[in-house]
Amino acid sequence: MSKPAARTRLADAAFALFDEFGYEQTTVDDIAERAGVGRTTFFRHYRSKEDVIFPDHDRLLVLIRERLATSSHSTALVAVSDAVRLVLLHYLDEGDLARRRYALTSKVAALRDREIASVARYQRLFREFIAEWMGDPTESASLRAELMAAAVVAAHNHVLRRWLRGESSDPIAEVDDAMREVLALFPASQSFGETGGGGTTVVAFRTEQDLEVLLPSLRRLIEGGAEQ
Amino acid sequence: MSKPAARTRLADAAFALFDEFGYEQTTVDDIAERAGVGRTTFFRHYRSKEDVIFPDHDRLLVLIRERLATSSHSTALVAVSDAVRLVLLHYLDEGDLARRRYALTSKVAALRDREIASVARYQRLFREFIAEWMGDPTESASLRAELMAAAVVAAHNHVLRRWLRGESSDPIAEVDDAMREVLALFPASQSFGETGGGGTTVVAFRTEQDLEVLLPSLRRLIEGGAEQ
DNA sequence: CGGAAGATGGTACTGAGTACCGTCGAATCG
DNA sequence: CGATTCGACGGTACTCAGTACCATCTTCCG
Repeated sequence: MSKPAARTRLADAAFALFDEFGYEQTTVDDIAERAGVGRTTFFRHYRSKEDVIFPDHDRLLVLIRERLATSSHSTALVAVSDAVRLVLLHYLDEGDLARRRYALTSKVAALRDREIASVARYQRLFREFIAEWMGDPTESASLRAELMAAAVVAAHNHVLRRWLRGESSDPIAEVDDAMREVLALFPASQSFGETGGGGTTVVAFRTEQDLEVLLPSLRRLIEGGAEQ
Repeated sequence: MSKPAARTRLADAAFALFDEFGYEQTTVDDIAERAGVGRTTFFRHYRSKEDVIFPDHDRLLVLIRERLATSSHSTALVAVSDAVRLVLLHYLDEGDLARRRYALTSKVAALRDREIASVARYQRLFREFIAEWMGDPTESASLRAELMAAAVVAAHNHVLRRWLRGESSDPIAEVDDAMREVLALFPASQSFGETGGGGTTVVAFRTEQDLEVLLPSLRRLIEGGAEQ
């Protein structure tokens, strides 16, 4: 048991030192020394100093790509909403580790940037998936794909950050709510590659808003339902 | 005229070398040498090698903050949509320089990450502005603020990238369209901090969608208009 | 036993970024 | 006009992340 995988010891040492002295004050040499290995070994296990903290973004990215590839959902947005859950679940699995990472990324700008860059890769994946799924090369469809991907990621981040801050006791339920909210943002027709021959519906409601203000969104709803 | 501001010469030298040899192959020494200054002078003008390429994100951020602070728009979302135009206009002003930067960020992951991190700062600013503007500390309002900020930024990025790729001849018109699209996404009532005592309105329309699919967004509209 | 593969540790190097110091020139003041 | 001061500059030396290379040691298998 003296060698429970050098990789693990390195991660433990890193987090301990980061907590105690801060990220920038800790050198890779320090980490390797505390882990009882050479400096070379550190870089053999982690590509960079930042990598100790974000070890499996790459793996997650692949996981999501597979999930999307094999997904059979009615709309692209639903498929993506489902896939993003993987990310949240991964963080939840990490438990306390994720929170320690959050404490670090909150303090160190370089780490925050790194995290943001990772999330952007998810978002890009989603955008491409949605765009491809819609199979509509028009500029307007491309914009919608971009908006959808951004919304899904934003909703996920919102829930995740709440949980990381200890403000949420049931993040799973919250992410479901949030995803419903996102789904509601985009009239379903926009998520369909082709409109299924659905039944017509008439809806009426009251609002205190001026008609003027509501008009654009209503037009969207109607146009989205009738055409495209 | 031998010294047209060392800063400018450094930027010119940097871009020239990046174009010719690539970003990673070019060292700060190379840049300083071609600019005819010492290495120290480089770091006096630019905090880092990356900074030569992104010189005024900080300035832009301040500009936007001021614009938001003095903005007098009917809704937070409109104010933010307006502010984000500043960013687009800034890029347009840069003209060819912005395109050269885009060519670099497309090739070099580190630069792309840096750009993304900058954009995330805008987004954060927007999110905080919207949240504060709404003055509603509930979780649901916070999520909406997050979604709105993400949508505005996504729309901006979409138009900007199109222009950078030379796919757009009139990015101003496009960004206006895109922002209208974003506005339409969010029922206006959600953008109001308090409901002005407007007149009630009844609206009816037809759609091919199932009632089921539309229900969440309709409920949002109604609840948003009547309460909140 | 012998050899091959893999993990490890050490050394040396490149390059970014920082700290410090001495110098030069221009503006300013007596 | 001369002295001073202030700011920009250049150079040196340092830290540290990341890379390359090599020597060693273990383990496993024939």
